[in-house]
Amino acid sequence: MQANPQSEPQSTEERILEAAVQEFMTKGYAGARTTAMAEAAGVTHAMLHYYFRTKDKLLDRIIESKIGTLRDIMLASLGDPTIPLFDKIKSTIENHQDFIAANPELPRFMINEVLNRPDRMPKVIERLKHHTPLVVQSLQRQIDEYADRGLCRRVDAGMLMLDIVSLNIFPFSAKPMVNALLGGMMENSQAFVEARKIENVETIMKKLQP
Amino acid sequence: MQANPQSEPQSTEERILEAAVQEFMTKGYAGARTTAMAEAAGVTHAMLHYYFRTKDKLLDRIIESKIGTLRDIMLASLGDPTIPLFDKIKSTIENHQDFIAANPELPRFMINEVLNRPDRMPKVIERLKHHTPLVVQSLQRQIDEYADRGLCRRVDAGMLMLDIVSLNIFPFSAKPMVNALLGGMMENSQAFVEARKIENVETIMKKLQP
DNA sequence: TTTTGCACTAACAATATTGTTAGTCATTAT
DNA sequence: ATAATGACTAACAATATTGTTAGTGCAAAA
Repeated sequence: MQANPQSEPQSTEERILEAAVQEFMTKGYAGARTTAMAEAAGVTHAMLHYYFRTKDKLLDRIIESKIGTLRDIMLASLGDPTIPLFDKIKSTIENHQDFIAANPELPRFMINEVLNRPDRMPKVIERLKHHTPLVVQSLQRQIDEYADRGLCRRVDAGMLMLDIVSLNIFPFSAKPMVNALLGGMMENSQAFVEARKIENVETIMKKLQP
Repeated sequence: MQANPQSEPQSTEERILEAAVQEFMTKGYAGARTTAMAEAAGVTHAMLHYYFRTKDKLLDRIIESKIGTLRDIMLASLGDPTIPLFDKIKSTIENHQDFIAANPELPRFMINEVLNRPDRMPKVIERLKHHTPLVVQSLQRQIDEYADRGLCRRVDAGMLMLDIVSLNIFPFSAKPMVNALLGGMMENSQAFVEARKIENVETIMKKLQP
């Protein structure tokens, strides 16, 4: 959808990969079927094993390709103390929201996998695990500075980050349910994303108001 | 954990049910193994089929038993226009948070199942689907009244509900990940729940401030 | 021309998983 | 005492699912 806008002529490997992303993200690891991936890609399921050896390694490849972007977008600017606090928060929310709208199933998938297969995720999580505390500390220092000058409330940086990701991620992770309950609120994806950006920025800014 | 605080002597059926809840909630439907349930309950897996016939019917039983509580706590007071707005929101957040802390895996499980097996969920969702719009409408009227009197901002009731459930549910659904990233923030569950209640009430109240 | 390597297929193997069934055992009703 | 009932077991059946392997065809290198 975002990788190859052209019509058809992808390599077999790419087509399998694309089908696998779809299958893994929507069904979860346990529910995903390698045969279904192969069928969707229009190849025999032996080809999947030929290129990726196992279901596990295939997933590794996919995770590897997604995780870098996620981290960059989540933490990139938040940890930079030279950017003004409010600008930083606003742009982080907006970028994060765009990324999630483009990869709506990724967070839910990751959350499930970390829970269901804690053994295999560490490699991926470890990378985030080291970086995050530094970002939180840096953000906390900046908040405290602003608070000292009476420019914002002295909120907990960890809680603030949790607020941001909760508000951004949940509606997309729970989309089918939210949509069913709130009368097709998310039907128009594009419009919803933009509305949510404004809403969430406002929610967080209000929270920071002294 | 909450059902039978006594030591051991439950019926076989109850032990299977309890093991099944655990297995379904943590692994998801596709990842859940009936043999694992039986083993955890200390019976042969034939017993599971003896009592519940199929994996599907077993899940039906479980969902049925959980869904009522979920709905009550989600919507109970929010739709009642006689309760003052701010009191209502505060108590809804607190009750909701308590329920989620007691059933931390339920929302994630429901969300996944609605996505993965849209065919089987309708019966359950339908019940919520009818009730929710009424609650949202009622809440919106009350917000508008308050706004007319300058007591709060004229926010969208649907968005507000989405904010509340996002802030309440997400941290628990993503617990292993959040905990890993935010340095064991959720290690002390009890304390975290209480801290989150305060935090979320404040976030929402600030959002409503004129 | 031969050989080498690569993408690929068809068939099979191994195992996991759900579900069934015939029959055992103990308790209770007749 | 006997029959009937319900909980239960062991073994099996059916199928789904992942993974393997031997071999085919083709294109490029030697």
